[in-house]
Amino acid sequence: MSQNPHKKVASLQDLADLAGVSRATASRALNDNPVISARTRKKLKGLAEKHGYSINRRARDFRLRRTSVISVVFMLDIKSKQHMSDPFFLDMLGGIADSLAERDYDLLLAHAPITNVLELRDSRVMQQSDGVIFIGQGEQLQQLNELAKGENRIVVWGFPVPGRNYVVVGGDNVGGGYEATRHLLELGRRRIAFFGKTNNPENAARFEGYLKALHEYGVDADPDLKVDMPFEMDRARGVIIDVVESKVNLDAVVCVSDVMALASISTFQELGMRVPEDVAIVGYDDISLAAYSSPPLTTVRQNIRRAGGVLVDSVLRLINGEQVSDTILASELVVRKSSGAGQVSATASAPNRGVAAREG
Amino acid sequence: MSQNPHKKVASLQDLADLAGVSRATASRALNDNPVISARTRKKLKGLAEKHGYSINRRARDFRLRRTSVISVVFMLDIKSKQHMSDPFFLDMLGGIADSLAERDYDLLLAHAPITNVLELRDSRVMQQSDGVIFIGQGEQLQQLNELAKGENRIVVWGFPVPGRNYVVVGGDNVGGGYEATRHLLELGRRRIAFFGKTNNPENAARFEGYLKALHEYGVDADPDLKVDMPFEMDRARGVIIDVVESKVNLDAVVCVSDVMALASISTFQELGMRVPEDVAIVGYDDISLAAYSSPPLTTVRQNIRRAGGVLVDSVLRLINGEQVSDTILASELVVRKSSGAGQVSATASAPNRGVAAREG
DNA sequence: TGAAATAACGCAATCGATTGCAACTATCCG
DNA sequence: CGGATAGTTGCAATCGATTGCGTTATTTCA
Repeated sequence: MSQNPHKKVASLQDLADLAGVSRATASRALNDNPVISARTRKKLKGLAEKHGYSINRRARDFRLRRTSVISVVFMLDIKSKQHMSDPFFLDMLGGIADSLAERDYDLLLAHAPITNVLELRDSRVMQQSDGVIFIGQGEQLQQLNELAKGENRIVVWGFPVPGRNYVVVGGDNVGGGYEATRHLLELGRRRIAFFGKTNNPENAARFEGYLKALHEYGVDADPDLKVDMPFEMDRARGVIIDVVESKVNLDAVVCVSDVMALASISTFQELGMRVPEDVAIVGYDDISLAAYSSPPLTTVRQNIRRAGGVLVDSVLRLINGEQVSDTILASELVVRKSSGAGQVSATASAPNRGVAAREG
Repeated sequence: MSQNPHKKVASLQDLADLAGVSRATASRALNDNPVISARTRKKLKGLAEKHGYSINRRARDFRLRRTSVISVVFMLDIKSKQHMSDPFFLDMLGGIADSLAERDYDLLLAHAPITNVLELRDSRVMQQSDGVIFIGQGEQLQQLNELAKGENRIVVWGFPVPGRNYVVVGGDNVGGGYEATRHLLELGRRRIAFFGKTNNPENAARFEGYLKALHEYGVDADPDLKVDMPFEMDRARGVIIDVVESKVNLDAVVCVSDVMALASISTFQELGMRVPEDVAIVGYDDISLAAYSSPPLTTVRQNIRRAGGVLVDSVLRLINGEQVSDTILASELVVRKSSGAGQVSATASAPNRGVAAREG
């Protein structure tokens, strides 16, 4: 029967005919409607299984006036398109995609740079999906909030700014910034710079943690050490060079992303400074490359995949009419030392040096 | 009228009523059916515009028995899940997503490790989409080919192996491998290793280019220099260490990916070897970090975003019943020197050192 | 035993678009 | 001026599922 995978279709009607019942009964049986007798239900489920019947989701969605689609929007900075190639995004996307698949939802991806979020209102992102996940608030807090007004199906990965009309899932940015800074302070550093864009709420929160740590250790914050660093690496390089050339005295840096940290490392090295001897650097995200840079990068790890799951959970509950509150996910400092590239002190994952296959 | 964006809906029927015509006429008018008079058409389009009518794609797709969805499947190696965080994938995905959006198609993402591609046959990937794009053939050439048999809506990013039942879009792997190797030969290197998994057709093709270059320069290929390198960085590190410890004499390496190359650089450095003095390394892909590693990485660039566009174009033409042939996209060598991190000889993009914003 | 209550299922409308075919209206020609 | 022709538009079926309500079969209880 199910020889030809493209013929086996069997619409619900076919299945009903097969069972000698009506289409309505078949539908209810498969949906576990209690009004259908156990016998009939079992029979229909059996037949469905046997003949490889799978529901036509388009038809169901159509009838139910829903889409079974969740949009995912990457809020990139307009100028730095490169930004998205940060592996962070991919991990996040992967986590979301998996969770969505589990829940039988499709994923609509929007990542083209968006000049004004409000333009999304008439786009497929909003119109043809049941819910929307924004990755980052970008620099359009106002507009995003305006867009979310009245809607009740929007979840944002980022920082819970006051007065928002959407649900937020985010990392513990204050804590992360604090831990990163504290680590450097513990190492004896006192001239610690902060590289990031603090007009971004997440970065601002990390900066807050940075200040908190400094304060705790009795170190005064020097405005010169707060550097507004573009996400785009080309430009970031230029800024770093300027900082160094302007003779700002610094012996450590807290970066808001690993990509920025890695770029910083190589830039400092180019400029003749030793890392970490002359300047110690801490990143953020723990992208896979972080463990394998030279020197290996100490960084703040966010459980990105888990975050994806929470995001999905939140939107789905939201569109289901449930009450959903914000979530802050813990982050942890991953300390790496030059002597053991690839080793992660915070976890037990030892590098596998087992049988090294080699052919020739 | 279109005050409330959630009320303005106006089904086709509403629009027809507004214009005083039938639903059928409205449909035809909006679809530029020539059987409708220019006047009527203009009128309806005007009304549609004015009242913000947008078609219900679900309904249309349902009626037309299509899904307007293209699945994208990442063929990862089962063991190395990390593999996907290679920025290469994200760039590719971005290119595909953009092209798909332009053509009014949705994207269904499948990236969970797939034990056996044939299992996809009954999954949403195949059942609920009009076409499928596979990124990489993975190690399941046979099964993939079996899956593609009879289908005529599958496009694969990879290498055109003989006897395939699908359309292939790929980079010029032989050429890329050749250029990379030639570059090292030109630098005077003679003990050039190849790091990659040659049971992967793309890698095998690059290896072929590698051999071709060696041959051209009268250098004998040493089996010891062909290293079967896992994609997973933990394990790759172990293998590199083994190679070095086994005293294999080498002064350069051609890597099949930038991520592998970057990991190699830091591993070699950890082992006390200087890069590129003792061992020169060439990568593949030109991920954005390549320009900012230390030393900056010479690599083979594939136009990934363009590739995404070609992939989309190919599937859409395929499901449109057109004849589609394979595409091989040119790749280019991007040479970077230690002295000019961030500078790309092959392009004109100079690092922007302009106004370095800094706030305090 | 007969009527009421309950259980199980079927009828038919519905979601919003597309499309073959019929119907209607001008226009045109002999 | 009648009828053919071409140009426009409408009718109604259709895609595959869900669901309110009516109908039939079965059980319950006075």
